[in-house]
Amino acid sequence: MLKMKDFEEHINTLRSLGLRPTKQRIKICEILFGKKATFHFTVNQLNEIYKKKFKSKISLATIYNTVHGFKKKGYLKEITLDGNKSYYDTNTLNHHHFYDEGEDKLIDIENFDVSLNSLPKAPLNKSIKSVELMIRLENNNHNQK
Amino acid sequence: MLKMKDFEEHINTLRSLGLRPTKQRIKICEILFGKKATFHFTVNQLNEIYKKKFKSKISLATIYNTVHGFKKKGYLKEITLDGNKSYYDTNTLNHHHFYDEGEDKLIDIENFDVSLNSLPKAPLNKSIKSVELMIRLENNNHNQK
DNA sequence: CTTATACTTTAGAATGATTATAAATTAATT
DNA sequence: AATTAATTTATAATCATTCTAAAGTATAAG
Ligand SMILES: [Mn+2]
Ligand SMILES: [Mn+2]
Ligand SMILES: [Zn+2]
Ligand SMILES: [Zn+2]
Repeated sequence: MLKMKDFEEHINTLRSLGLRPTKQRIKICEILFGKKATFHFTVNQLNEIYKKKFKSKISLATIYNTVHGFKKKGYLKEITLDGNKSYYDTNTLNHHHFYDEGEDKLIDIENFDVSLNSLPKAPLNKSIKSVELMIRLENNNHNQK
Repeated sequence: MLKMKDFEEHINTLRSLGLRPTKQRIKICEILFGKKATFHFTVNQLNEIYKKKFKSKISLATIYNTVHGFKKKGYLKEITLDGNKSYYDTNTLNHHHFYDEGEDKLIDIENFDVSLNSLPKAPLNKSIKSVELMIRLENNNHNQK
């Protein structure tokens, strides 16, 4: 069966990162890396998903620890938006986003959908670490009766 | 003398925005709009500058109120970065930024230094509100003895 | 100029996200 | 099975931001 295989894979991933495969971490892996699609989330959203999916609670501190651990190992990327909370992204490659303000939702943009033909040169003694586009979206229905 | 003129101008600006020209607001105007260059700041930085420049204290709540007021009137723009605090920008036009991570500093990029040749189409029923680039910088001296 | 009114400032409390702490639990090692 | 080290947990602490309600100030009216 497939479930077993995913489970084992998450254990191996965790071990290869030098993180003990605890049941909390394995479950978080199932949420984050069990789907094929990119996944954008906040710590609180992840906590809610965890509670619903596994009908068990987990300490918020563990969610923070795990997410920070995955980020440090390069398995998650932190994303910056309005507001005071962080978003995380299972797509750790450099890429661009739509941000739908109405739904407070991030959407990946494929790199080939964007062409950046010229970039400014970095200031002296600095080099470019990343180049990311944020395209904010609003609903079309502006002036309605 | 020039000082007087600037002062009067700030009063007029405030009046034209429907904001009473209180001494706190006029001083904040002097800080924000007294220089020609674009200015990026956090609420706390503005508070520190105010204390040093005028040797007087102001309530943080007033700084928040004023900054939010200017933002609503389109005289300031909020910028989004890592972390949990907001930056504000006296340049309210759509424009791109360098972010120097070492110095935690934003630098404007002139629009003509960037050419975006193709953009993705907005999802159904959504339209693009803004397109902004964030170019993160790091120091060159990485592998030093 | 004096009073009345609405707006503004202020200190401090409340909130919400995040981080720190220290004890209890669990995984890995012997 | 016992020992050690890592992890989880509840809870407290911190920090940016927002809220509140009382005191102060700018403007409008008389
Ligand atoms: Mn804000
Ligand atoms: Mn963080
Ligand atoms: Zn993404
Ligand atoms: Zn700027």
